[in-house]
Amino acid sequence: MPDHDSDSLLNRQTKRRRVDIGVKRTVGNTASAAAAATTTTTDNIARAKAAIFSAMNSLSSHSHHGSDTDSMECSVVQPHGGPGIVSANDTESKSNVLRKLLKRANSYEDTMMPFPGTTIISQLLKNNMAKNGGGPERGERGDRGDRVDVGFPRSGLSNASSDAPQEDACSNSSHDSTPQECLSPFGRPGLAPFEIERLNDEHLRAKRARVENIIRGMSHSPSVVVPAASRHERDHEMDRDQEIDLDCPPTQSQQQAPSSPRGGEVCSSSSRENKRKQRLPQQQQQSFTQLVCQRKEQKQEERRQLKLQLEDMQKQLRQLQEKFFQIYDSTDDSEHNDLHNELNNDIGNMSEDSPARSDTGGDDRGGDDLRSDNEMSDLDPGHFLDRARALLQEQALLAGREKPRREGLSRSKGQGGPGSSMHAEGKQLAETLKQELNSAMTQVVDTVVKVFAKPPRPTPQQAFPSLSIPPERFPTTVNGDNPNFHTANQRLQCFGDVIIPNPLDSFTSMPGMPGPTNDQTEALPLIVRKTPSEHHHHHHHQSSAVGAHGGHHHPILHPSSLSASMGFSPPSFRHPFPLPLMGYPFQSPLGGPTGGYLGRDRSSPDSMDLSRETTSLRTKMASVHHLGHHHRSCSPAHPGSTAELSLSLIKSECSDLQDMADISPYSGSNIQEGLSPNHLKKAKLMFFYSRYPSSNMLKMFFSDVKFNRCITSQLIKWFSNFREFYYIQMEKFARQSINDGITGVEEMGVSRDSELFRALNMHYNKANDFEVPERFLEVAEITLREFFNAIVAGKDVDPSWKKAIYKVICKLDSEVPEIFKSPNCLQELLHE
DNA sequence: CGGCTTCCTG
DNA sequence: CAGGAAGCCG
Repeated sequence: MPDHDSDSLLNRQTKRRRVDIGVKRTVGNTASAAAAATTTTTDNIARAKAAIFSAMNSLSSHSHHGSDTDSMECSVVQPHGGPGIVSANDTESKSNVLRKLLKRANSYEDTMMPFPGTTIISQLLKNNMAKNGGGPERGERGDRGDRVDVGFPRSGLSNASSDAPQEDACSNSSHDSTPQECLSPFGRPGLAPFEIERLNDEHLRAKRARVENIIRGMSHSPSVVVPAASRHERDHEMDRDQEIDLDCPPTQSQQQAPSSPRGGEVCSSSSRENKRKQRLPQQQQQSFTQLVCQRKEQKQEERRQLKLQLEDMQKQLRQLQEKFFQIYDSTDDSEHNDLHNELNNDIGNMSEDSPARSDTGGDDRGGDDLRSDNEMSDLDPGHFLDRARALLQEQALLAGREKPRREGLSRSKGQGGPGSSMHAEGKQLAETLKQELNSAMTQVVDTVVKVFAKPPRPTPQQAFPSLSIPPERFPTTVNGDNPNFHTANQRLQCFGDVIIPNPLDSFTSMPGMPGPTNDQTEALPLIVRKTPSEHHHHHHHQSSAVGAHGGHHHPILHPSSLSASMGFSPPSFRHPFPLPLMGYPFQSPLGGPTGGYLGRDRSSPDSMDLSRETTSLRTKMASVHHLGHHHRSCSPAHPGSTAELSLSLIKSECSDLQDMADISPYSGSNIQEGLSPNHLKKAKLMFFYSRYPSSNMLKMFFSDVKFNRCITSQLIKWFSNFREFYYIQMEKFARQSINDGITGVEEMGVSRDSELFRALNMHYNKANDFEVPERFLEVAEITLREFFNAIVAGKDVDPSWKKAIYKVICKLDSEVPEIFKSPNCLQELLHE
């Protein structure tokens, strides 16, 4: 197979690649241009400028999608950028640029908002995890937003900026000083000494002034109290401040600048600022000012709240800790100490890291979250601990061997002295404890869920915290060594954050519901209230949920609101609160949602298709993110700490969710919210009639599906994939025929026993239980001949040579039989 | 700009 | 098959 093939492929690909390269070039453009400028310019100032600029570019382009907007950004602040830098500068009008910047500022804020809290909680939960492992939660900022940690996302920054070891210099100096010295590219020791003096260039100074102003504002905030924190925030702060700076330069809203220890560097900032101000049109400047004002106030407020919350959490942690120890005080001391240390470590980590984290999230507005977090934590310890304690005691009593063992251990400690054996035993004990705690947890959650499902109107404040908190807190110190536990927690957060609030939001509009004070400002589309036909239930949750449907919708047990508001449909979603399943006994690695099926009864005959079905849901998750932050921002009663779910997390969470999910509550009703494997099958059969169905047509023929944008596009995508396969087969067989020496189109035919047809039939009609219409054979033959002719004519050298064929084929669609409009068409069709 | 398509990749 | 990028079109 020969040359045709590879040739055209090569052509296509190279062409394609060229495009790609062209696009990507914009990313590296500014940096490389700056680098080039570095080499070509002889002037020292220009060189310094270029160097710094390149560093800054690499910073900013690293901090988000390295798109061409970066270069534009630079062009705003640097209208007279170094030689060779961004030629597109002048073409873009300032107003446009500024608008983009503002827009970006918003989106940036949105994306940034979630993270800092996560790190706090994570630190709370992560037992003795590396303190500097804070990267994970923040790694999502990259292009990909993958669920997997990317380690230290900014690690490449210092490398990218051609200038040397600022990183080290920063980390060294950051111990004894405020973070600010590392925040500004200009403040970096590596650059400052020789650079600063020569920087008589206005815009550079203006830029620096802005950066430093921001820094001043931030360092003045109450939460920057822990010097050690600077280490954590430094690498993130650098680009972020860059971001803030670019997005909204500070003006009148300056804080009363505290006399900074490095005041010398900041001395003339006001004058620089004035100069910078002049660069901006007055109107934009004002809007900037306002923006900055609001933002700063917001930030201050958030910090205050965050700090308060932090303290509160610490208190509660200690409380919890004490209560915890009270239980075991009598039985074991070594363990006591171990756990005590662990807990203390956690608290220490928290207090050490959290302010930094909160600071790094300079843009996050976590007010609601924090408040709700406080609320929930207020309720948490009592309710939960009581139950936990009771359960634990009960267990201890029941499991008679446990206690002797513990005592034996504690005795051995006393006798054997502080040896290593004792340490091992202590660990063992810890393990036992962990297991106990976990089982207790499960029971507690089960109980609570059960209890919760009964009263028709549980107050959210009680319900959510008690449900969502315990798993977060309880195994806090106990599971530090379990890498999956963290993910489990995050999974929980998914529930707590996204899933729970949504129904609540939608529920606020319900009459008689003592809903949160927030108004629902945004329509919640796609929310369907249906009476789910319920079957295949093994969980009391399910039945209770259905029962709750009678009078009104239960806030958290309403599956449809979840799925609907999240943009994905729940044919396979069942439990809004599979919390008992989410402890670490149920381990489903974040990266591998495949392992996740519960060993539960999936008695539906279609259950084996679940995996495929779940994949069909994944597309819909694409729409999650905007909804996601919407709900974060407007649901007051949800656990605030969970607000920092990244989209990627949500995605992975929900694919996990799908794995955990069982049978749709809607599976018996007429309208589904998602596309099932049967729909896929049906679509494939429809392809025999129509290769290019319109979206309207699809809606007609899939009337049993509740259409939304995602469903539509998924269906369209299906047909697109069908076509792709179809045309690939056609081309393949056409080339094969040509290579087999066939010269006449007449020899090209498609019959039911031809290889081509078998391939197609295998793809669209795998079970071969559908009689392929004759028309399809004709169309296939026509297509094949088209390809044949085109290839023979050498048209395939044209990269778009297939388009002509597509044009022909798309006119060959025939009517899809009416029977396909029936939701049960498959049965009817296949039973013939 | 949004819908639709193709192309590429995983 | 899905996701995403790129392109076309109304």
